[in-house]
Amino acid sequence: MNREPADASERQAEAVYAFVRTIPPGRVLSYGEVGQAVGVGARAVGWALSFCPEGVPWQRVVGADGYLRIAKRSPHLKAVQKKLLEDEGVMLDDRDRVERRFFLAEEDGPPQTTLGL
DNA sequence: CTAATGACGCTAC
DNA sequence: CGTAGCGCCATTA
Repeated sequence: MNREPADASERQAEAVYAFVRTIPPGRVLSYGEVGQAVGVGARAVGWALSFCPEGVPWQRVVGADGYLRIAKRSPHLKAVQKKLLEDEGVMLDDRDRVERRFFLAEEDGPPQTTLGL
């Protein structure tokens, strides 16, 4: 499970964590976006997040299409991620995928319920 | 070094 | 919308 990365890659993993920590609540990013930001492949991002430490909002990282790619490997974590996202105000459709407007890269911000839900 | 796998991404069918 | 193929970075056999 928890693969311990080589010293060199560990440094990259930290870069991923640092970037993920900058993701504001109610917003999400795709593995590809994060990878492009830190300069690593999308797969490397998922790999790094596979052993991410506490304090890292890994739930804010979803597939480029909005799907929770983790669901395939860990349905349990998928439920956790969905729960955490919804708790931050991110809404998912019936297919358990985050809507495009919740992506940080999208100019159009979140619906801003403002209703306090 | 090559092959296979993984919280990926995109294109093609 | 679904699956399949190739490319991608990093790890492991």
